[in-house]
Amino acid sequence: MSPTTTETGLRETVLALAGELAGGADVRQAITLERPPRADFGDYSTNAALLLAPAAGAPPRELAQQLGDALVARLGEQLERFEVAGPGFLNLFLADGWHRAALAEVLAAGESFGRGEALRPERIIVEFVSANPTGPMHVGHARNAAYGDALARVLAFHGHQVEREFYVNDAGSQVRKLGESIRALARGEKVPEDGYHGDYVPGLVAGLANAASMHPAELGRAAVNIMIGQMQGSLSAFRVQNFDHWAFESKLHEGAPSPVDHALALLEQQGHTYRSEGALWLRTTDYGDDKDRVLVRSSGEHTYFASDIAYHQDKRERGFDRQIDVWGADHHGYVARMKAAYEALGGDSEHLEMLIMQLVHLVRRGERAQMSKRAGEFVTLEDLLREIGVDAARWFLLSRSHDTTIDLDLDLAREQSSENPVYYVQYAHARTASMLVKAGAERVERALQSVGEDGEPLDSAERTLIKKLLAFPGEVREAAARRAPHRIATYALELAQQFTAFYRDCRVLGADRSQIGQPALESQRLALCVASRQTIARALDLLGVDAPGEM
RNA sequence: GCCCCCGUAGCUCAGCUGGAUAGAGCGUCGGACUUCUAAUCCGAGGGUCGCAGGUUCGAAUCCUGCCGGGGGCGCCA
Repeated sequence: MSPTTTETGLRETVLALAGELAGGADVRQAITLERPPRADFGDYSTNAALLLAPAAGAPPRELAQQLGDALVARLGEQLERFEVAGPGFLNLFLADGWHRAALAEVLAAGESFGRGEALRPERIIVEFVSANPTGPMHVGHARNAAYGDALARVLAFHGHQVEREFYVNDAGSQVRKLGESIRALARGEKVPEDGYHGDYVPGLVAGLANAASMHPAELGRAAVNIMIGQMQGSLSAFRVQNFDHWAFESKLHEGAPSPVDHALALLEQQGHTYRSEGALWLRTTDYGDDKDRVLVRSSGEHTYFASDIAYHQDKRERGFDRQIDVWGADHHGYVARMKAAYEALGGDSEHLEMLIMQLVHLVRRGERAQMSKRAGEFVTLEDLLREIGVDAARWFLLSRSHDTTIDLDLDLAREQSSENPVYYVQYAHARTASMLVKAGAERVERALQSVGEDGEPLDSAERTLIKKLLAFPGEVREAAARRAPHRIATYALELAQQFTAFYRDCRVLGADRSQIGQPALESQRLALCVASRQTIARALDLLGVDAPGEM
C-alpha cells in the first residue's frame, strides 16, 4: 500500500475504500480527489459518494459518512476530522502530522519528486521545428521550438523514453530556387520573381566563394548547410535541447530502393494506389480523407506527400511506440491525409499524433507585424531573443495552450519585462536560494534530518504551501498526458505565489522560539524552503527557463 | 461549401474526459520600503463564461443549432 501522505497515495486510499463500499462498481476514473475552492471545505474533498450512490443503492450522504468513517480507521490521527457536505461531498481535514509526513515524502524523493509516474512508459519520437532551411526561423518556429522542447522534457520527466528529431526539407524545388537567388545576387543580377528576397540572402552569398559559377542545385545545397548551422546556433541560444536526429528529406530519395520507393511499393502491394491522368494516387478516402492524393505527379516527380509518407514509415520501422509531430497551423489540413496514409501502411493512427500550433501574432506599436519569408520582412527568432530575452520569450510562448492563438505585444513585453510573471517565479526561487545560503549547510542539514517530526503547529501558509508542492506530480502527469506543458507554467506561478505568501507570513531564519530539545521552528521552515526551491527549479527546468540563485 | 482551432474581467490568457460562491497576470484605484532579496507585498473594483436549446442531482466544461474571429481545403513545400 502506497503511503497516504502523498496526493496520489491519498487518492488511492480513497479509491480502495470507496471500492469496498460500492461492491466493485467501476467509477474509479470519475472519482476525484481535489483541493476544494474554499478553505472551510477542508484540505481535500472527494465526490466518490455521489458517483457510487446509484450502484450502491444508498443515499450519497450516507455513503459519504461511511467512507469518512473508513478513512478515520485507516488514517488515524492524521485525519483530524471529516464533513459530509452538500449533495454528498466528503471533505477531509488533515492534521499537521499528515502535512509533516507529506513534506518528508517530498524531500525524500529529492530531485526525483514528480518524476516517472507513467503507467505505461512508451518510446516516443517528437518531431518539431522542422523549419524549411531556406531562411531564418521566425516567431512561429520559436513557438513550435519552445513547445516541442518543453513537451519532450515533460514526457521524459514523466517516464517516457523520448527522442527529438528535426526533419529537414532539403529536396524540393525550393532549394534550387534558393540557389538561383544566390547566384543571381552573386552575379549582380536581379533575384527571380519567385526567388528569395530576404535580407539574409546577401549574407549567404558572402559565405559561398564560388557562388557566381555554381549550379543552382549545388549552390542551394551549400546554402542549406549554412542555414542549418545558423538554425542550430539559434536553437541553442533559445535553450532548445540538442536534437537526437536530423532527418534529411533528400536521404529518403537515395538508395535502391530508396525509402520513398519502399513506402510506395508497400502501398501498391496493399492495393491502395491507382493511376489516373498520368499520376499515381493514394486512395486516402478509404481512411477518412476528403479526397484522394497524388503520390507521383504525371511529370514523374514525387510529391512532398510521398516523401512524408516514407518519412513516417521510416520512423515506424525504427520501432517507436508513438510518433508526435508538432506542426504549424498552416499544416492542419494535412493531418487527415497523413493519418490515412499511415493506416494504409498498416499503422495504427492512434499512435500518430499531429499537434497543431496556432499562430503567434506579434504586435508592434499597436499593429500586427507581418511575417512573410518572400516579402523578407519578418521577426526572426534572433530578433525575439534580442528584444525580450530567452526566459521571457519561452515563458510567453509556453504559458498558453498550443491550440490558442497568441497576441504578443513586443513593446509591452519589453517595457514591462521587469513585471513579467516569469521574473516573479524566478524571484521566488532566488529568495529560497538566498535564504538557504544564508542559513548555511549545517542548519539546512539539521532541518532535513528532523523533517517529519512533531513541532510547532503549522501556519496556514505552511499547510497551503505543502499542499501546493504535493500537487506537482499530478501536474506533471496531466501536462504529459494532455501534451500541455503550459500547465507547468500555470503551476509554477501558483507555487511561487504560495511560496511568497509563506515568506510573508512565516519568518524563517531565526524563527526558533521553541524549547531546547524540541525540533526547531526554523528547521521546519527551512525544510519547506528546500522543497520549494527544488520544485520551483524543476518546474522552470521543464519549461527551459533559468532558475537563478540570485537576481 | 467542407474541415480544424478559438470566443471566459478593460487587455492577454488559465480553468474544459461535469462538481460547491468561475481564476491569474497586466492595466485601474488605494495602501506598505530601518527587507530572511521591494525585480516585492497588501487591499479594492471589475463577469449575461458569444447566443439559444438539450442531457444531468449539478454545465464555462458534454450534445445540437446559430453568431463572430482565425486557419486550412494544389499533380506547392
